[in-house]
Amino acid sequence: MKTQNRSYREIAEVIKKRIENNEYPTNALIPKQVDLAEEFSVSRTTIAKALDILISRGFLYTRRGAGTFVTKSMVLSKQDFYVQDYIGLTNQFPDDTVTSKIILFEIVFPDEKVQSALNLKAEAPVYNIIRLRLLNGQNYMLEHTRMPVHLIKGLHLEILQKSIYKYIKETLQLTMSSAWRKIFADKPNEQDKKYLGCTETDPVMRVEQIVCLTDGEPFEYSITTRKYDQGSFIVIDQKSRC
Amino acid sequence: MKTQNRSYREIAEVIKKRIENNEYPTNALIPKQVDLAEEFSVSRTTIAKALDILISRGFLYTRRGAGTFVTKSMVLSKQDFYVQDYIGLTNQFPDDTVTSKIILFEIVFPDEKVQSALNLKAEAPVYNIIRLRLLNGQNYMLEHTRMPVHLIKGLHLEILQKSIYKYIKETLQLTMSSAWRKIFADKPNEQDKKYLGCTETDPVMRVEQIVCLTDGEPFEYSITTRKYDQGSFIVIDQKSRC
DNA sequence: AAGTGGTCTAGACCACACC
DNA sequence: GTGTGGTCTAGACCACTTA
Repeated sequence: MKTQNRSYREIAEVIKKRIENNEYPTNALIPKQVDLAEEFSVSRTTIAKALDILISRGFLYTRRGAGTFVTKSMVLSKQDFYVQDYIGLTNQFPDDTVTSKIILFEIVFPDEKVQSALNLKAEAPVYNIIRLRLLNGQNYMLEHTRMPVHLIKGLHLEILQKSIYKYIKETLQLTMSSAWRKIFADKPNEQDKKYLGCTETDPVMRVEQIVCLTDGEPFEYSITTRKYDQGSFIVIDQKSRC
Repeated sequence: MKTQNRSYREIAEVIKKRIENNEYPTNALIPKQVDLAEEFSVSRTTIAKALDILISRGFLYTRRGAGTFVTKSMVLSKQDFYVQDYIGLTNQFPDDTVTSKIILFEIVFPDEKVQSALNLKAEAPVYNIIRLRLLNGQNYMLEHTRMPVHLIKGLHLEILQKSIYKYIKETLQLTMSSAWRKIFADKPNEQDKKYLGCTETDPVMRVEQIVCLTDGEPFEYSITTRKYDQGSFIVIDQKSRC
C-alpha cells in the first residue's frame, strides 16, 4: 500500500483553511465523515481524529445523528489571542515589528520557586532574563524568564533582541509541546509603572507559565506583564471532560 | 462478545484517580498501553484515547519510545481553577457554601451584542440577571448573565439563589458542552466598588463567556467579575496543534 | 426507516528511545 | 535489536436525529 500519509493533522489543516476561506461557511453543515474519508483517501477513523482537533479548537461542533457544523466565528480584536495556541510574541504578531530591550541578562542559581518549576537542583545554573518587548516601537510587555543553562545552550544578547523561541526551534532543534499557565490581574509595581506606562490605577495582567519540551522537560519559567488595555486572553473549552 | 463498555472516558477517570491517589506517583512511568489494554479488557486504541484526555488535561505526558509519565503536579491555591474545566461556582467550591444575592432579574429584548453572542433575533426575549455570589458568606464575584427565555424555561428567583447550572442540568435535562471565554483585567466600576469592596486601585478580573449546549446552541452570555486577589485562572496547553 | 456521528476492535507498520 | 508510543485501517455496532 502506498503511504499517502496526509496524516490527520494535515487534514485538519486543510479543513481549517476551508473554513477560513468560507468554503465551509459559518453554521453550515460540512460533508459527512465517510465523504471526507473518501476525498482524502483515508479511513473514517482518521477523519474523525482530524475533526476532533478542530472541534477542540472551537471551529466545528457536531450533533450526533445530524452532522458536523461550522461554529459561528467570534470577532476578535487584533491583540486578543488564544491562550492555548500561544507560542511567543513574535508568532502572535507575524505582521508587526517585535523588538526587545534587554533589562537584565545574567546566569544565576535558581531559588526554590524556580527549582520547583523547572525541576532543577539548586546547583544547576539558569539564565535570568528581563526583557521589555516592543510592538512596532511601542512598549508592550515585560517578560521575566528563567531557563536552564544546560538545556538552552549558547544564549547571547543578539538572540535576546530577536526571538528566543526561534533560536530554540531552529538552532537548537528543540520542540516545545506543552505549557501550564496561570493568568491573573495585579496592581502595577514600580517596574510596570516605569516601563509600561502604568499609573497607580492602571491594572496589569500577568501570565506565569511553565513551558515543556516534547520529552516533558520544563525549559522555561516566566512571568509576563501587560497593561490591562493591551489585549485579552481567549480560551476555548470543549467536552471530553473527565 | 459481552459489552464491557468501560468506555475511554471511564478508563481515563480510573487512571486519573490512580494519579490522585499516588498509585501512579509523580514523574513515574505508568504501565504501557498494551498492559493497560489487557487490564481493562479493551483494545490498545481505546487506552490511547483515554490517555489522550489525561494528556490534554496535563496529568500525563508521553515520550515516544520510552513510555507514559505522570506530570509533576502543580500546587494550586484553593481559589485557583482550571479555566478549561469551569462548570459554575457551585461546582468549583463543592465543599463551601455558595449563595447568591439577586441584584437584577428581568426579561428584556437583547441588544445587538447579546443577539450576536446568543445567535438570537431582536424579538427573542432573554433573561437579564445580575447576581452577587457569596462564598461562605463573603462577597466573592459579580455575575451578569443573559439567557434565552425559550431555551431556559421556567427560571425563577428560588433557582437563582442556588445554582442555575444545576437547574439546567437536572430539571431541564440539558447538557452544556463547549464554551468560549475571554479573560481580561480591568479597572473597577462603581458596581465593583459597591459589591466587591474594590478601591480605586484594586484591579478586577473579568471573564466574558458564551456557553453552548451539546447541539451547539449558545444558551448563556455572561460577564463575571472578581477582585484581583480572589484567585487565578489556570490553562493547560498541549500539542495536537494545527 | 434511513442517515449521521460516537465508539470500539484487532491488527499493522512506523518513529523514536534505550541498550 | 527490542520496546514503547503514534498513527492508520477496515469493519462493526450503537445512539441519536430527521423524516
